[in-house]
Amino acid sequence: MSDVGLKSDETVVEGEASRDVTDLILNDILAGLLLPGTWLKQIDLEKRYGCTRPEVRRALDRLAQKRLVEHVPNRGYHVYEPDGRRAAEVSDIRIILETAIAGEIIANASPDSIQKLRALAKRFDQTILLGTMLELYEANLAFHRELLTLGGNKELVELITEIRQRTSSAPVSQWRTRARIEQSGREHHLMINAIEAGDVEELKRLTIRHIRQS
Amino acid sequence: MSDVGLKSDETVVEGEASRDVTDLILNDILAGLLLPGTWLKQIDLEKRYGCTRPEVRRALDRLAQKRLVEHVPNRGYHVYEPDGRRAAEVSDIRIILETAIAGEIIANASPDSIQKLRALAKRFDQTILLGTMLELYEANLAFHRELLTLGGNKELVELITEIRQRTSSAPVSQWRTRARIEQSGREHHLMINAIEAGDVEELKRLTIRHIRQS
DNA sequence: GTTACCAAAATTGGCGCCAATTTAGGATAC
DNA sequence: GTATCCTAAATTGGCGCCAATTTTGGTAAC
Repeated sequence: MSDVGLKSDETVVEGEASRDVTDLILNDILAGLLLPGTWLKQIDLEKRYGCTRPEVRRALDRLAQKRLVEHVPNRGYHVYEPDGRRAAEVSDIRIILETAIAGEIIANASPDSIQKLRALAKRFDQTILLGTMLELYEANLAFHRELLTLGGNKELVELITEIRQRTSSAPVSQWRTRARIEQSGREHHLMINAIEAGDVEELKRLTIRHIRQS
Repeated sequence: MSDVGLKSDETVVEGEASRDVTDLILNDILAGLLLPGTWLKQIDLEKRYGCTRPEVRRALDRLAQKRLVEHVPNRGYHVYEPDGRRAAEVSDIRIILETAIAGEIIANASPDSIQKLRALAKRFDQTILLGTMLELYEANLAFHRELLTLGGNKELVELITEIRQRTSSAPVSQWRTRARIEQSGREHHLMINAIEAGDVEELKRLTIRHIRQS
């Protein structure tokens, strides 16, 4: 009967009404507001986001396609439980792809783009102090997207952005401690240094360590 | 006014009614029945597949998410035009991933799995003679999925299966001539030989050639 | 006291209708 | 004869209702 973390009489989020409900729910999952396992009752989402039933259902269907929520027919939608094996596999895929384009990244890195990367890395550092978990996640994503874009393969940028989302509860489980978050911030700068120095092998080493977080 | 290749009074496809409409439309796109650029009118799909309006709309929304059809608000859905750059980028991604796991494939290849691969390769060869374009596409996919599965990363298998679909009209544009199809069939056997011989570098070379088709 | 069964409440999901937008065709003015 | 505006047909897309299924709570039988 009782759902976890969702109350029917909760304050309606009246943010930009034009934005799609799918993104709103996605953000709440990524922000850790909707914890893994949470039963996403349609009537509650309807009230929470101030939208209609069909909108909710379309959003849930899309999230199920993206494998962010699990759908059991006639029994509703639940936020996916974190899966250790899947997360590890996604990490392996990221390592393969991101080390493979390390050479292209360095070859295409202009002084202009390096400056852009530094700005994004700094924004990440500042968000550690001032921002929310979701903002941190987005600042991190922005840095990595800019980095991948230098590889010159747009499809690859979108692909990695997509599979990153798939390991839901990412921001929650990814950075356990503040020390680990700050380490991530430092690694961003080290990666930029490697790019500036034109050291492909060093960039690959740093990339592996950054993704594995070990 | 007039849509391309779809007629309202066309015969209703009364295949397994239980299967999802999404797959039916997907198959028709992959089979080349719905050519790139085709305007997918909801009322026509409704009649063609003998289903309701909401079912059609859900299917179109899913295909739009998968980027197989293009959606312009208030102006309907169209089958994506083939994009040379995107297709090339997807090929590059496949090459990176499939060469990266060549070592694991060989390490995990048991006599049993090699036999399975041979059977699938033969099924592809036979489908060249007897089957439709869609069956050929599926036989090819089955072989490559089995190959990738040996890599041990299930997420990677699903990922590649997914991005393969994204370059729509794949079967149509992929194998232009019968000679090229037969060449693909031969390459499958060469790849199995390389696996059996434990020659990682040869498998990588063959993989690149097979994906690039040059 | 425990178990099985039944009824009622709640939730999911399918379906059709109607409004909003776009497109095509025709009439009129220049 | 051509361009522009207006009207009508067609298509998309939003919304609410109702049926089907599941779950819960209570009751009765053992």
